[in-house]
Amino acid sequence: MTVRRSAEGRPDRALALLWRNHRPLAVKAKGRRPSLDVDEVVATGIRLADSDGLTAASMGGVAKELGVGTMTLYTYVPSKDELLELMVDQVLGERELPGPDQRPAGWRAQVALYADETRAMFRRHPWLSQVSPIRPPVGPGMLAGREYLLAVMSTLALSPRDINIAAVTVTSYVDSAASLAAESALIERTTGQSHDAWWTDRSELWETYFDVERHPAMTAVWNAGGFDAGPVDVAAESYQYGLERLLDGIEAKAGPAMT
Amino acid sequence: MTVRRSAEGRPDRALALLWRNHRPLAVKAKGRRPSLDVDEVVATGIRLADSDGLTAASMGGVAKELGVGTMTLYTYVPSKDELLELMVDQVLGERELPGPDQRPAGWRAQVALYADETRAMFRRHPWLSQVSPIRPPVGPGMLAGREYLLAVMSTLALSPRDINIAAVTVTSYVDSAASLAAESALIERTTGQSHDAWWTDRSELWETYFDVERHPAMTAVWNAGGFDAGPVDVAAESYQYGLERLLDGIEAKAGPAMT
DNA sequence: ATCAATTCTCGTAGGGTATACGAGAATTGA
DNA sequence: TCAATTCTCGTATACCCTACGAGAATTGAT
Repeated sequence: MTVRRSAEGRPDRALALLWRNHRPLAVKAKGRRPSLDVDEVVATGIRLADSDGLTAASMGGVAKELGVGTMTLYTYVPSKDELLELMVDQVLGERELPGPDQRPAGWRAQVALYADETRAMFRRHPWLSQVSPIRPPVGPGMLAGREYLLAVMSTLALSPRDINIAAVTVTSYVDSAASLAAESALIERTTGQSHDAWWTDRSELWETYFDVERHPAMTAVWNAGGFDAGPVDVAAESYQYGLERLLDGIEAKAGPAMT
Repeated sequence: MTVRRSAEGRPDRALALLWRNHRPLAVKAKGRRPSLDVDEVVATGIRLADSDGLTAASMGGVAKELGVGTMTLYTYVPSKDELLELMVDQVLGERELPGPDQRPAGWRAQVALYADETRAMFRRHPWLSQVSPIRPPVGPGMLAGREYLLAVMSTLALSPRDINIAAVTVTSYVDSAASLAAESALIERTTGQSHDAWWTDRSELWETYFDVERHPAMTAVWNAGGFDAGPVDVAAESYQYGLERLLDGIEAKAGPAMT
């Protein structure tokens, strides 16, 4: 399931935090000196979530890790939700998506690069799979991803609106698949149980409950060996297969790339 | 974000609960009479989650609704996680996926039926979008969905393994998209803020932070009207577009349907 | 040197979650 | 009548976020 981020009251404050490195901010001279800064808080949250799961990145957990009182964090971030947004945009920005001059040749290779970077990001930060992708942080990291994919789809012979539609479609597909893969790995890690072991634990299903007559198609595929282990696991193969089919379909509809 | 269901200790007990209506169970005569049954508990959890969100379906919330003490529920379900699994399989089974003799003609129409039923299910039960689809409940509702899609893909000229791969691919695509759409609607409902209003709240992004030079593709699409409101919203259009392209790709690779 | 203004620090308190434990109540068959 | 069985549920523990407000640190002005 996904963590819900509630509506933050002050979008301008949220934007200022997300874009905090955009312009060098004026130095403030008055008052007690801060012992931390926002980057430190965000980095600590990410580190804890990476190693011990999203629940470890609680306000209390981050504060303890930094050696300060819990409430001290509220000087730097307005709320837990906001901290999570900052963590997400930070890791979104870690993807190395090259500018116009350094991209690989061919739009499919460019899509593949986006997919690889995104999947690597989810692998490094599996807790991302527990954060809702709806209303994402509107920060530099998110915008860089959209810029890249819009640029890629712009090389196809599509109308401006269809460029946007295609970009959203590919992003959704890749991000969803990467999220599911990361979540799967995360569950294997936290439960210490592989997917195969999980299924084996449920073998009683077939012996006791499964009704062959109610499930003729499944039975036929089973008898024909369709569920046997393949060279790679089904999820990975399904992801590749689906992405290739999706790009085939887009290309067929659009005509060849322009560059 | 997604709710994590932890590893349940006793898969056999979990299976027995999921398949509780498979065979009429033997009557037990001894001991105090139960005041509830599992179906009542599950139905109450679903009703509360539908109307007040997944957090309302807490053990305390369900117990209060049923007029019993919180701990009484543990007589009927072993844990909160298990209750959630039962709720999920229950609503998965609500989809009306017709048997071999009552299916529409043509595999694409059959896929569309699955997609429509699944989207309607998510619309009725938006909290489903907050439950992880990894390691789903292995119950009658989940199996009925897989049976249906395997039957559909079996009509294409695919190898047994590719039937499975294609079925998994289509399921993942449709379920993910339906989940995102439901989550989006849920957020609009709980925050009372439309997506347009959410973006308007962040218009400062464009005025203050957005750098045209760093985002040439986005700027070009913007100037060409690619982000202007269309007849339907982008998410819905992207979903339809992507599904059609995916089915195009599958069909092109497989050859025509056999029936 | 003093003091007001400003800013950061963080303890306490309150309201939420799941569930282990164990005592007590209800029911049946012997 | 009583032992065995099963259901009921209050209490206690251990987490979570954050509103509030008192106190500490630092600066610039006087």
